[in-house]
Order: sequence, then C-alpha cells, then structure tokens
Amino acid sequence: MANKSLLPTLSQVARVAGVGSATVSRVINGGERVSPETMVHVLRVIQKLGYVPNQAARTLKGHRTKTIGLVVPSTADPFFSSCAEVIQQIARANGLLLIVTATDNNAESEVDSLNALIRQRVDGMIIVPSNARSPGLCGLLERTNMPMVAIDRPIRNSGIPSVVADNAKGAQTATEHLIEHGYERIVCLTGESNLYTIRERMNGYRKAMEAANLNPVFDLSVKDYKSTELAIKNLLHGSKAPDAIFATKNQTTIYAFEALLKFNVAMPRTVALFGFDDFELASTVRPSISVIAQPVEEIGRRAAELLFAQLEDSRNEESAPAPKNQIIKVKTHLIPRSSCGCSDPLSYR
Amino acid sequence: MANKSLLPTLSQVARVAGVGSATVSRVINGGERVSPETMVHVLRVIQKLGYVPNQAARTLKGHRTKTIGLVVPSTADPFFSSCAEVIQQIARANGLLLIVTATDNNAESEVDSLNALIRQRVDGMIIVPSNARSPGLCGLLERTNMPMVAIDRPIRNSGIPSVVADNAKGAQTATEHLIEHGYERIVCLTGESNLYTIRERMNGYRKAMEAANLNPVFDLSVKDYKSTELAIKNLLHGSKAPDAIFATKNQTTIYAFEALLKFNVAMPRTVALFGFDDFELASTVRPSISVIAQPVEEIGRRAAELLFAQLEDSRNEESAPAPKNQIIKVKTHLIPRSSCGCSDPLSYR
DNA sequence: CTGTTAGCGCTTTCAC
DNA sequence: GTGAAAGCGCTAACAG
Repeated sequence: MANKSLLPTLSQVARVAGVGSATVSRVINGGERVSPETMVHVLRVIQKLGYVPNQAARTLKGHRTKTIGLVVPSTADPFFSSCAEVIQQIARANGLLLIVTATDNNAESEVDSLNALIRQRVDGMIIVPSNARSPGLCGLLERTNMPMVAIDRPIRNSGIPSVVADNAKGAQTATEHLIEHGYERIVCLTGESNLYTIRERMNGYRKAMEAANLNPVFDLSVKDYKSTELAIKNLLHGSKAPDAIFATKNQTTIYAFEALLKFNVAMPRTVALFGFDDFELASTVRPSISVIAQPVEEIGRRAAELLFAQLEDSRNEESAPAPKNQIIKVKTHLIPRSSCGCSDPLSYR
Repeated sequence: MANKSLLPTLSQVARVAGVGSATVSRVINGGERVSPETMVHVLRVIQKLGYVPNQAARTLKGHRTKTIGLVVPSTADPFFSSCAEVIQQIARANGLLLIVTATDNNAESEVDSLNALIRQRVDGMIIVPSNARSPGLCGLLERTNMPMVAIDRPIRNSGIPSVVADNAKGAQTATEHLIEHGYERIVCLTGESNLYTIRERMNGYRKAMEAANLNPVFDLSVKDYKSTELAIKNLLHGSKAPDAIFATKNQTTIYAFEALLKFNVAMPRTVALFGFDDFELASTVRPSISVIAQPVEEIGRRAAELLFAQLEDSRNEESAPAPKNQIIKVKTHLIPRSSCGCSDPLSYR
C-alpha cells in the first residue's frame, strides 16, 4: 500500500482529476488563478478520495506550520487549564493549532517539551518558565529566534516579553484588607517559595505588614494537606496564635480551609482566611473564602496578542523587531467574601 | 537566510563535521554502526550548532510521527483535564507527543480538530466523540484506518474500541443508596440529556426507581446556574416536593448545591443530594456531598493501552487486527458523605 | 563503518 | 489558467 494510513496524496488527486499537481495545490490553498470549473471538479475529487493535505510536506517547504506551542507546569491545575482554554480558542480563531505540553515545574521535562515543540517547528510558543533563568530555556534562546512569550512568570534578561499578574500588588492589597479589618497577627502560609509568583506574593504581604508596623511571619512548610494541617496546628498552639492567615495559592488556601474546619476553628472569628487565586467553589463553601483573583482571560489574550505580533514581525522580513523587553503586569482584583470578615450578602450568585 | 528560524539542517551539520549526511542521520537515531569517535565528534557539532531534527522531514519519509491526538469537549473541565493529564504522562513515558484539541461538544469543531490531527499525521487518536454517531467522525472512519480509541462515550457500529465508566450501574447504585436511606420522592436533575453519559445515568436511575416501585421523575431543564435555581424552586414548591435530588453531573451537582444553600433548604434533612462525578471540594463543602466517582486514571490508562496495542498492530504489517469492537466498562464507586444522610466521620481527610 | 543517492508530498517559479 | 520540475530536510537502500 502506498502510505501508512491509505491517505491519498496530492498527486493522486491530480491524476484522478486529470490535472497537474500545481492546480490541486492552488485549489487547496484557496483557488487563486483557477477556473471555477476546474475548482469544482478538483474539490469533488478531493472529497471523494478523502484527501487531507500532509502538513509535514508543507512544513518542509519552509513555510510556517500554523502551529504554536504552550508549555505549562500542569494541565490539571485550574489556573493553567483555564489559560490553555483561552489560548486554544484564540489560536483556533486564527487558524492555528495549539500543542500543549506539561513540565511539572521540572527543568528537565521543560527542555524535553521545548525540544519536542522545536522538532515540530512550531511558529512560536507561550511558556510558563519553570524557573526565572531556566537553563534549558536560556540555552535554547541563544541559538534561536523563536517567537516566544512568557506568562505567569517572567524570564529574566531574555528579551522575551511576558504577561504576569501583579502578584506583589495583589498580595499587598489582600494584606492591607486584612489589616483594615483589624487583624494584627497575620501569617503568610506558603510552600514552593522558590517560584516567582510565590516570592512576589510574599513580598507584597511583607510590604503591607511592614507599612503597618506589623511583624511579617512566614510559614513555608506547606507541601500537601498533611503538612498544611501540621503547620496550622503548630501556629494555633504557638505562643502568638495568628488571627488571620494569608495563603499564597489556590491549593494552599483549600488545604488551610480544610484544616481550620477540621480543628473547628471559627472563621473569621477566631482566624480569618484570605487566599490568592479564585476557584470555583470559593463562594460556595461556608464561610465563603475571600481571595485575590487573577484575570486569566486577559493574561491568555494578551499573551496571544504579543505572540501574534512577533509572528507578524518575523514574517515581514525581520523588520522592526518590536519592543520586546516589556513585562506586562495585569491587575488582580480583590473579591471580598466571608472568610476575612466581610459579609457578602450580594456575592452569593 | 537559509531557513526561517536559523535552525541548522542535517546536511549543514554533516558539512561542518566533515562527514556524510547519512552518518549524521545514524547518530541522531541512536548511533548504530557509527564509530565511537565519529559519534562523539558529530554529537559535539550538533551541540555547537544547536541542531534539532526537523520532524516534518522525518514524517515525510513516511514514518510514524510519534504523535497522538486527544480530542475532548473542553480542556477546562476537571474530568477531561484529568484524563488529559494521565494520557499526557503515559504518552511522554512512551516517547510520544500528545496534541490536545477541544470540541465544545460541537460536531463542527470536532471535524476541524480531527482534520487538524490528520494533517499532522498523528499515529493515532483518543477521542471523546461529541455524538454517538458523530457524522464527521464516521465519514472519516470510512476512509482511514487511523488507530483510534473512544473514551467516556462509545461510537456505535464503528469497530472502535472504547473505555467508558459504567454510568448506568453507577447511577443505579446511587439511587438505590438513596432509597435505602428511605427517600421516596427522588428526582433526577439534569441537562444535556442527548449525551450518552447522561442518558445512561438517567437509565440507571430509572431502573433503580422502578425496581423499588417508585416513580421516576426527571427535570431536564438544567442549563446554567439560573435554570438550576429555577428548577429547584419549582420542585420545592410543587405538589410533591422531592426529598432527594440526584444530579447527573459535576456542574449540575454544584449548581443544585448552591441553589439549595441559597433557599436555606437543610441537607439532607429536608432534601438530600447525590451527585455523579467527584470533585475536589465535594468533601469540603458543608454538608459534604456524596457522589459516584469515576476512575479517571484507569480510563486514561486503559485507553492508552488500547491505542498502543493498535499502534503495534498497524506496525506489524496489518497482521492480526485485534479484537476491536470491545467496549470496556470500568467500575465507578460510591463515596458516601453527608449530603445523602450518611455521616462521614472518617471521610474528612 | 561511511558516503551517495533517490525520493517522501508539497509549493513554487517559470514557461506555455 | 495550467503544467513541468526543482527542491524543502531527512531516511534508507546500496555501494564502497
């Protein structure tokens, strides 16, 4: 048999239709300079044979692949899967195929993913770098001018534009909000303090605390539910038990919430809770959880825009390389619910 | 410049290394029949030039692309993104690239997705068919022998193996459980009753009700939160208000829960709630929500296994086409929590 | 062990 | 409007 899945080739179509292969090519590319009759006839043959162009052959001719890559830590994480969803939609609307790969925040799989995408000759990529100066990434950047945009976390000194939430500002706002409520012993609960986003949020928290002459207290021991429960138990039994907890990410907020529930700690009366990142049931649990929300849709959209701009540039014969060093910070916003002490008569749907 | 992203080609590597292109090819394919010195030398040049093989050229030579496709309704849905995560891991472990596309349960985008994947010449695909006899899909199946596996929903009369949860059995078990609790006016709340999974769950519910000589009552009006709230309001104010609600999917369960909370209906005292599909916070909300859980990991794994088996087959010169018509039903399991009337002292973490 | 060479399926001049 | 023909980067014989 001719080829592995019996898919007909362009020249087979040409032969059956009794035309030259160039004509078929013109037809599948929009039909410029093809007579209407030929067009119709060829289309019919294509239909009958079930012909689907071979992307590999097109790519080989040196043209763009109409494919972009998205590299995220995990596709199961709600934040990243929402980003992926948004980007997928934009890509499709622009006739691009999106290939998503996951890194688990692991520099090694990141390199693997990157290479897989380069082998595919994607036209560009959007990436959540595992590390601010990701070794594999930087090495790669030196030898290619692949259009690229970072999201969620910037890549330093790379000339790669990035779109991130204003994490520090968001965390600061959250902390200030807690302070306004009158809480004084606010602890910042977190894990993965090596990640850019987490560090920024810690900074924002610290800034607000210091500005209020309060003592910032960090507990960096969060890894999973168990460690969170332990951390909270220790905090509650410590000499200066906190009256509020600021959790730096989604999952941490949930773990903390569950632990507080388990220990029968009244929220917000005994301990208030404030989270970073909104999640579907934050408004449904009791008490509902106040959070800083990131504009996921906007992040995805702006990243896509930046990438498309680069794609344009590289098409226009390396003309103006466009201002690239920009790092766009998008605004977060505070969603007051019950866990911080705000009553929220309106927020419930 | 030679090619769009300045990526060197195999023959450039060969020239720089002072060897023939075949040698470079052998090196990047494992180095069979290449002297250690040549090997090392070529690898060094590859490294220096930052050479990455062009997948398109390889594909064009007619070999497998080492790429598989996954077509799901949405990548934001927790159930499907979990499946995607599992499959992604398995694919990577087997050196395959996974391309995920979304259909929004829309037959048209399904055809688009399918075509995009075929253009990429994926070696095979795993698909959640938008429709049991998806027109685009069936047409496509007639003219290709693309290795394929369906998950979540089977494709009828197609010879395509599928891996689905035993939805009917699960729903039946859930309903029986409610009946054992003594509930008698159990209504099945749902939307999208055209989907295979939903219909199966409705059937299971009906079967259990009829076996107990109870009257099955369906409310198919669920579309979004608003419609759910309305449905519940009507049910509560109806002549025979239900004493239990069986929700046929994740999102419906959540909406129902929120509406019941809003109306201050005591769960499970006044109305019990039981959902199909587990979700992260089902155990955290109060009352915690009892559900039927699907073995996501198993579904992903078995689908991958089935696909790999087909990939093997098609490599071994179309030998034994393997028994294909199978439809594997995996067991669901019941997670008793509070919303059905079970107290769950142990389940809370 | 290594180099030469003929395409894979397509796009794209360039004539007609 | 249309066809012939030259590659794109790579692999797989086939010689050496």
